[in-house]
Amino acid sequence: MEERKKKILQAIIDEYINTAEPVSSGALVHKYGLDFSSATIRNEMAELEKTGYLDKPHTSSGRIPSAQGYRFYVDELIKEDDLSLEEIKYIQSKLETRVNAIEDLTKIATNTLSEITHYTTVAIGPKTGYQNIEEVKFVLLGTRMLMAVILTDTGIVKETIIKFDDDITEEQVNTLNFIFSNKLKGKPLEEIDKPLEEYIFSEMNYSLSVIKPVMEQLNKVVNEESQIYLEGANKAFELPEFKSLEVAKNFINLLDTKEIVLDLLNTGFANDINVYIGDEQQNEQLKDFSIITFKHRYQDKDLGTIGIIGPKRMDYSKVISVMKYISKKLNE
Amino acid sequence: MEERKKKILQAIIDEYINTAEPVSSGALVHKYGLDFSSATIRNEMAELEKTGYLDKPHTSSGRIPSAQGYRFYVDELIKEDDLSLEEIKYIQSKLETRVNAIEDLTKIATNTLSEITHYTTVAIGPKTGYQNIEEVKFVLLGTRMLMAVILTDTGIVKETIIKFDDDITEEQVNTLNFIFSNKLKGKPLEEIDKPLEEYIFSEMNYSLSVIKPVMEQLNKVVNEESQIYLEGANKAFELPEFKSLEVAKNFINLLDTKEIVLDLLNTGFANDINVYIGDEQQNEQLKDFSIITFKHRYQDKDLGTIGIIGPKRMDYSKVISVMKYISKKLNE
DNA sequence: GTTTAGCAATCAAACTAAAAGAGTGCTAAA
DNA sequence: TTTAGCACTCTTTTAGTTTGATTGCTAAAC
Repeated sequence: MEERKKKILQAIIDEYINTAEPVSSGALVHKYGLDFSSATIRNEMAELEKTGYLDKPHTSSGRIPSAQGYRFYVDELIKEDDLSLEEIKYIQSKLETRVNAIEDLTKIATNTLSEITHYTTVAIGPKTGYQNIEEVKFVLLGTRMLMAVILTDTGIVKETIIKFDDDITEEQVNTLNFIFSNKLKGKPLEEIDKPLEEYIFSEMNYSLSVIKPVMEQLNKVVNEESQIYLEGANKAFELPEFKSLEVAKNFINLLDTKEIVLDLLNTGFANDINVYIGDEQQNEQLKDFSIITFKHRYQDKDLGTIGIIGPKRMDYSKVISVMKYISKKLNE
Repeated sequence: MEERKKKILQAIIDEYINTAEPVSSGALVHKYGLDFSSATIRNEMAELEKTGYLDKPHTSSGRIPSAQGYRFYVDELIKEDDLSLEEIKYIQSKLETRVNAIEDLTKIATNTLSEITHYTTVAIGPKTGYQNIEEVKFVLLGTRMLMAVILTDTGIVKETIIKFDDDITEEQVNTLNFIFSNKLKGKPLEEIDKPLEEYIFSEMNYSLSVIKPVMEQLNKVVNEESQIYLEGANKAFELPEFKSLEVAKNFINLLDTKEIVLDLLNTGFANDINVYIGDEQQNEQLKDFSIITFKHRYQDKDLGTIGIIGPKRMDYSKVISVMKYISKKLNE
């Protein structure tokens, strides 16, 4: 694309992100000091529309970016936004909070991101199955209840309660601790499965009435979908696009249908910031929204994904800058 | 109030709950087979308005119930709604799911209530501090991390992670288990406080560098606000009152501002179903909504509160009937 | 004394028409 | 290749009208 077209496209998208109104050729001349007449810009705009980067709500209106336009903008035109001193200070103070559980850090990061960007933020923890087991412990609670505690190499602690029909002895708890420690230390969580159950039963010759409920419950933990953190759902309602009842409804439905959100957060590559633009997605429910996600990592270990959901007319450069900064800080 | 006025008031509220449209004198004659002319009903309506039970959006429109009208309806006029066989079967099948943790049951009940009534449902667990401690156990995870597990008499398990700057020995863990078991078994959780810390330190002469982080973390658990369960936020958007952007925004804000919801769920008497009608509440944010709550109990022990948030024009009799049924089933 | 038929008055909602205004596309000149 | 100029398009705004539902009141009927 010629330099001039790029300039015009960028100006249009910047302006549209700011005002939420279709952008006219005249406005570009006034506000962006482009050194061509509005007629020239009009010609370029017509071409940008023909090649798919712009749309027109109706014949005699200004232009708005198409999904393809946003994509080009995000991939090629965007310039980093410098965070203000206040923003940096705010983020630092929030992230410095001492936490004992990783999950609390995710929560804080999610909240901070929402506060700074004024968009709705969602997050999930790391995939359970891929984490490695550092330690497994069984604790007797009362006489017929066992708590299993699993510590993973990412520092996440999973626990679950197991109930039995008969009393459990200290003896049995010790055996369980012994078996599982030996068998599982260092292995990924997903290895807690059927074969393991059979192995334990055949090799160890250990009572099925004890091992069965244990395996059942542990399996549940391994396969359970991660908790979703949601922050600032109300923030979206300040945006002009949410004046449309249709859009507002779709948004709430989206947040309520956890599968879609989960799916999106689970996609995406490791270290990068991923931008999903509405119509690009196959999913009809996403067509009005854009989603930007990043993986929250520490020492190369996946600690979950944090994302922002907003209108396609999102302040991409601001959001991406803030995400980069938070991501960097989290890694430290 | 005279019998005839009651009949008319009830018919108006029933009709308004059904249609969401102001109710005219004529409609009452047609649909409710009242044996008076529309003129007579008009006279009665005028009086009901003067005494505060009805409102009029504008001079030449039909009537809508006022908060006072709804209150009278709920307290005096409402008739129980029989659940359909399908509904009963659905509720039973949902509540029969085997769960290991009480929290899961609350979750299921919340979901069921929302599915059956088509309203948005919220719930919280029981107040932590009032529960009695049945058992406290400390488990060593790695070398500098301890997990504290507290089992309460309501069957709820609280756990927290405690990190230390130095290594912890098995020896120390045993001492902790001994001290806390002896000191706390049978006591309410809120007794984990400053005096206890001092007692342990002075009497037991136990290292402060160990006891301090433990107490700090346990304290956090005792005082942490209960998790909020939310189901069917999107359901509200199907209702005609949510055509108004203002109302929709207030609703989302309400759900996002957890304090208000928490406050409401925490009020209310033990065994009963509590109905809060919009304007009756001091809180400006609640003026468009009604909230119906009940305490979820098992063998006289408080297991949390479940509530429904919807428009003032809620199907009170349906909601109350379903709640009564679910409440009864939960208690079993 | 209570009820009701009848009717003028009220007001939102729907419809119509006209005008204003913003912006484009195209043509022809620079 | 750029741009001034202008006709054309289409939304938005405004005003005015009509329609229709519903009430409140009066006076007659029960």
